[in-house]
Amino acid sequence: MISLNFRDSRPIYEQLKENLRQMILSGAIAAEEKLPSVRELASDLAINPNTIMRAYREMEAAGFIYTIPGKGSFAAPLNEVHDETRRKLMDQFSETARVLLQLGVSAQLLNEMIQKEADRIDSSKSSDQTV
Amino acid sequence: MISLNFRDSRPIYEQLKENLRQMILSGAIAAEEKLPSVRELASDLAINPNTIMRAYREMEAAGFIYTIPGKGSFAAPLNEVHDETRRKLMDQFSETARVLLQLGVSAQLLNEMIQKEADRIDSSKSSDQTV
Amino acid sequence: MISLNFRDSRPIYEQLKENLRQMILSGAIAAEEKLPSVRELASDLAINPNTIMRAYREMEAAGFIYTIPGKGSFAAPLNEVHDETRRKLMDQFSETARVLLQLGVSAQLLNEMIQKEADRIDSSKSSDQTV
Amino acid sequence: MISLNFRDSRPIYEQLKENLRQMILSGAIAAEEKLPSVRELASDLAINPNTIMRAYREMEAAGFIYTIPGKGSFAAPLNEVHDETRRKLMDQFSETARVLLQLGVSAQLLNEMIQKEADRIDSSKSSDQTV
DNA sequence: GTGGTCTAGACCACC
DNA sequence: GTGGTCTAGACCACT
Repeated sequence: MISLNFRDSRPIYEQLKENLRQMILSGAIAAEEKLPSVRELASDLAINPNTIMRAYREMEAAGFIYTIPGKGSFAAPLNEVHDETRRKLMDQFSETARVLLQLGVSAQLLNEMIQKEADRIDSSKSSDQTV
Repeated sequence: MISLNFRDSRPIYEQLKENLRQMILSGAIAAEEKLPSVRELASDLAINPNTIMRAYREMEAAGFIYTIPGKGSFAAPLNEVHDETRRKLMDQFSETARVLLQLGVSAQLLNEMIQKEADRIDSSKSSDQTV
Repeated sequence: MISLNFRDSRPIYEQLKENLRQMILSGAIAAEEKLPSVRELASDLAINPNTIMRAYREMEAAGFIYTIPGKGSFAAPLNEVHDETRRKLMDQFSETARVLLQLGVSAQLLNEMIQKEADRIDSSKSSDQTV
Repeated sequence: MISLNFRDSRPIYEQLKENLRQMILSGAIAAEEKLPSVRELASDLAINPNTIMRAYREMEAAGFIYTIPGKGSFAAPLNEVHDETRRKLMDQFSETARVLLQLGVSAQLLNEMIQKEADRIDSSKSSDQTV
């Protein structure tokens, strides 16, 4: 499920963080569920364990996962994601919205895009419940 | 009008791009208006001309400015900003919105943030017209 | 009364030590009172007896408890807590206070925080007496 | 000026952080002053550059220093130290104070210790000014 | 010359 | 078996 692009300019540990973050946010990895061990993931992705460790450590600093030495790393409940992480995302959202508005994109279109994303999330959640 | 933070971790050319982009988007630099020459700006900001060159080159690639050899660089009309630039911004907007929604932020709050940004832009434009 | 957080990054034996230490300091376990046996506690908390043993051993080294082979472990009177334990706490207190002062926190605020803690202890003790 | 104890159980990068933090807080490294480069310090202390990098990166996350790629790392003004860093120190202060009070140390003695630290800081500052 | 990233591989603490 | 730390050494981006 994890896709890395070695030709991407972004560091591997950043790509890895984004992959894991999305899996946790979407519910692909449930709260309290164990993530692959550092060694296991390093072996699967053919990547150095140190790179995995760095991704995990920074995910933990952001509040997305928690790590118990000797046991493994686990997905944190979404309400435990740190406030600073939220604040950064809000700032980025405002900034991007402002630029798009200045480029002539209507506020209405942006609202519709948000609604579209909200609907996608709802439908994926309800399908999860059905299962 | 250009503010660079030499203590910022972001490269100077990135900060320069953001400054120029914002000046063009806000109308501080009007469409078709000539930008400072590379040498001039390098002298004003006490920066290596190579750094200015790189910023201008990437701004041109994004469609924010166009360069006429021997005459200088000029701000492009906003409707000429490349579709790829727009697409990237839209993608980033959707992505950030989705993550915030997944974190439990309401679509309504996001809409309000957009409206707030739209109002700020309107008020700054009307004050520009007064001038 | 003992609360362990298996999601905490701190080792279980450290959490156990803090629980016991706090119970002794607060009077929840009176001086000379017998602590649960290693086996008993291991069974109650569903934890490896080795983990309990380590916590007890380190608590004894600090002077918070004493162990009589064949009879069990007992809470030591607070005045028998080892001087080295006290010294370490005092050093840590001074160190933290100094850093906060250097960061601009006023000595007055620190004094108020101490008074607040002292009040909390007094009130909990008087409620204990009522019982 | 930096003292590391390789026999200490604490990781080298933690000891290094404490050393640097104290040097910045005490003014031994002034605000905006450049810290030794990663390679330079690694060579001086006979330590792997990665270990230095980790200490620097975490110091930056706490707000004590800022790093400009290609230029070096610099001490941040004390008022830019992150609020979370401050909050953690306050929590640790309260916790330590509470335990000492429970051990029978008087609030008055703790206040005197704080005053003593405050005086030491004042005197070192005024001696700096004299110089 | 600076920091940033990544690899390969070692040893330790904890469970 | 797990994460945590550290070393040695390479290559890259930026100034």
